[in-house]
Amino acid sequence: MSTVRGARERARIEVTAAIKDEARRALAAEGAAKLSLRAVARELGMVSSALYRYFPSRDELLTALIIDAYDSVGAVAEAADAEALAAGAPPRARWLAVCTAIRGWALAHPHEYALIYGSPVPGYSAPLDTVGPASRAAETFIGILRAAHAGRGLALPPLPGNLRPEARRMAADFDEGLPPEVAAALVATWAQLFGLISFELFGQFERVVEERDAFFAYAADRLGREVGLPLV
Amino acid sequence: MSTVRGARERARIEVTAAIKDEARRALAAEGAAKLSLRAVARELGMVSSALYRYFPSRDELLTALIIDAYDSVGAVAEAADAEALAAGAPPRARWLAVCTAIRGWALAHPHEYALIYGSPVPGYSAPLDTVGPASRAAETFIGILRAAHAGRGLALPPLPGNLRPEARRMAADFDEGLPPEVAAALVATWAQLFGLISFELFGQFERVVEERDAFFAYAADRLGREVGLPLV
DNA sequence: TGTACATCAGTGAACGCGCGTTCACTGATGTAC
DNA sequence: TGTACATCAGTGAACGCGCGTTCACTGATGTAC
Repeated sequence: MSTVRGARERARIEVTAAIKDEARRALAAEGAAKLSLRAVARELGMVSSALYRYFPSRDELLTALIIDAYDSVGAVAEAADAEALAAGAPPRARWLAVCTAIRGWALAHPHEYALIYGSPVPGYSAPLDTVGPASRAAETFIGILRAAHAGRGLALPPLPGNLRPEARRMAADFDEGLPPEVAAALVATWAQLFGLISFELFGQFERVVEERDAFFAYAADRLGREVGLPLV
Repeated sequence: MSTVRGARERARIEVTAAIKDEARRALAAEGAAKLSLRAVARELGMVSSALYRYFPSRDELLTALIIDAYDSVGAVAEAADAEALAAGAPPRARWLAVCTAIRGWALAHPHEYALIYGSPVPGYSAPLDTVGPASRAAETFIGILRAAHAGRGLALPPLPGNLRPEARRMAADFDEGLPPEVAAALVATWAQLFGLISFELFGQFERVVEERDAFFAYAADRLGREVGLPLV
């Protein structure tokens, strides 16, 4: 009964997907601030008011796109790590593979990237539903560091005293298994990784960095060292 | 003649400044995508068409704001470094002072920050006039590194082979005086610094980092090490 | 199985809104002789 | 110094545009008896 769906239910699922696909296309063309329900409807050959059967407002559509984007980059990160792991890669190589995969996703979906990691969309405030999906990609890094820590360990210098309680809290939020130094280093490194990607994507590397791939590999490898991962 | 200006010229300068100030206020309230000439004019008690005597289009006004923002953060960085230098601070402390100053500026002017370091404004493409001011803050870091290099030197591991020509080019672009390893490390670190600031400003640290000041100090200090600056 | 009713997707018109930009104009300020 | 003319800031109306959202409606699909 719940598997064999009626025509209506199947149609609803399909149309919902079509709306999100078209919205993603519009996003890619114009950016989130200019994403308009009317344009999406027009492109789908619907009347704008019909969209309200699927999304109660423009903001809800944006939220759906945001959640999908987080899930999309998270899935890419997980797949890259799974592949590296299957190939027997050591933690540092898994780290690099995931960084590269995330950058690849960002270059392939620049506006979706901007939607989740760029400046907030004016007038829109993300609801709590986005918190879970947002951490999915980060979980991949946590897994890599946990494996490395369980193996030969991660050597990091001690934290400044005033950061120790905060770092312990972070480590606890990451489901235990990581020492506080690693947790703090991961959060910092995580932010820094997106600094590299954002600068490339948002044009700050124009006339500064030419060999983007080589430069990113160099920088991401340095980040792996920063987080305590030993060289192979 | 060029110093003693006529009433008309002085008025023009004042009104231009008032328009930019009001535009900055609107920016702070709504973000760049929603910045509207009409709203600015309304707030100034002018009619919208009057703004065209001062800026030929909305984009030109945006460009002026972008250049001012780059100059503003550049001036803040320079002032922080000058102060640290006057107090006899070693390079690593100057580095930290400038990082902290840039973050402080960003927290105080979040929408101006987003305008220059966030996702590009849809439909707007920055003209070349913005390139010069954009590098002003970075020049401060170059100065610090040059001083450190001239002093006891900067120890950095060698670059991967495929990045050496690129790094040499970067070093040349920075007016010489810095070895290629340092140039490459600075560019990476520069991007990473803005990753930290953007994540804090754009809400990615919500529910993750609580002690923002301490965390930033920790991360910025790590960046100083990354770029080869010795501890005091 | 057939029929009466409920559910729901999609329509089309309308609401009130704000936007960037153009244009002919008025009237004050500056300039040349 | 006084006058005729040029320059320029600011006005007000208008252009054409697109937006999000509401609402009463039609007609097709699903459901209960």
